[in-house]
Amino acid sequence: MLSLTCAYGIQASLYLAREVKTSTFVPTHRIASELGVPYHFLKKILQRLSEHGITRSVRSTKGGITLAKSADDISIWDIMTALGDVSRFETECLLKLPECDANHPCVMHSSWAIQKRQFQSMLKSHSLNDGTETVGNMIALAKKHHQAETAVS
Amino acid sequence: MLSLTCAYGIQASLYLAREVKTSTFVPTHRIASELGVPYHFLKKILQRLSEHGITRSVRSTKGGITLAKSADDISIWDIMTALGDVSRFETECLLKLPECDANHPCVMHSSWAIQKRQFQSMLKSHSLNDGTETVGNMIALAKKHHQAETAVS
DNA sequence: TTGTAATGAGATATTTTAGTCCCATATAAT
DNA sequence: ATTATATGGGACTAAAATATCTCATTACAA
Repeated sequence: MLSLTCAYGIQASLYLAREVKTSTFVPTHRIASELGVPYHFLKKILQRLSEHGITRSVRSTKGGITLAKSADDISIWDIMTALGDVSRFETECLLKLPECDANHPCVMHSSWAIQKRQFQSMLKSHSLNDGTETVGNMIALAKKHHQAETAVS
Repeated sequence: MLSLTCAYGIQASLYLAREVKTSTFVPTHRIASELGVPYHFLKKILQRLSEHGITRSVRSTKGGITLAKSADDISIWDIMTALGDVSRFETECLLKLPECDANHPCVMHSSWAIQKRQFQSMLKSHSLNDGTETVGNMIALAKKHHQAETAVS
């Protein structure tokens, strides 16, 4: 549904939303290990989020990354947009027909248009401050999961 | 949203639904050229659909492929299932958290659960016989599009 | 000022998905 | 029988997404 890149970006942003109060910089390696996400990969993703004004970073001994604005002002959709993962939910035809539009609709066009609208508004309505109580959940389960994985290998 | 494989599979099935009345076999190369879809790739996809009882094929001079049952009895969802492209709309967590479920929900869990249900029922409710009038649209536009493309190259 | 721990950035590797090629096999027509 | 035209299926290639590696740069701290 979402690219892994995008899913990781959202996970990390939610982590930050809970962790940083005001301008507390969290090092990426900590986020990566807490969430069980590949460090180098996450670093690039957060870099892109910084370029788009979602996060802000400083490089130093006590450096790291933080949210560039209030968690209330960042939606899931914003992050997807920053990571270029939204055209699927805007313009794109479900059947990938290149010239499908309202004037020349494919079989699925109108149903799909409705679904896209709903999905979009759902993603726009969730800010990084929503359900912060479940973020603990996320971290705990992620940790548990990749501990189980590393135990196997 | 859907894999290309799946989108091609649905396109071809819709084409068949319009083309075959009863046991008329259509050669794959015709479907491919009408829809502007890579022939060899489509052949494999239709092969998989035949294995899953969606289509039926015969190899001969006048051979080709046809629907294995009435177009009314084949839904978009059926094709997605045959091509293994449904887990996204069933179990999978939007944020790709491996252990997310109703008991340990992530931030998006409940909203996403609702969306998934709606997606599913939408996809299940469309049979290959729906909106056959738009299938002509699809073919005309596909043709127009890949003619434009080949003109460029 | 020197060392350390972080990000920035570009190159490279791996995996998955998409797309192609080749040859065997089946069936209808001549 | 032989030929023509289709699918079946395995091997191969290409492109995109995912993941890793290396080194430079920044800023704090001893």
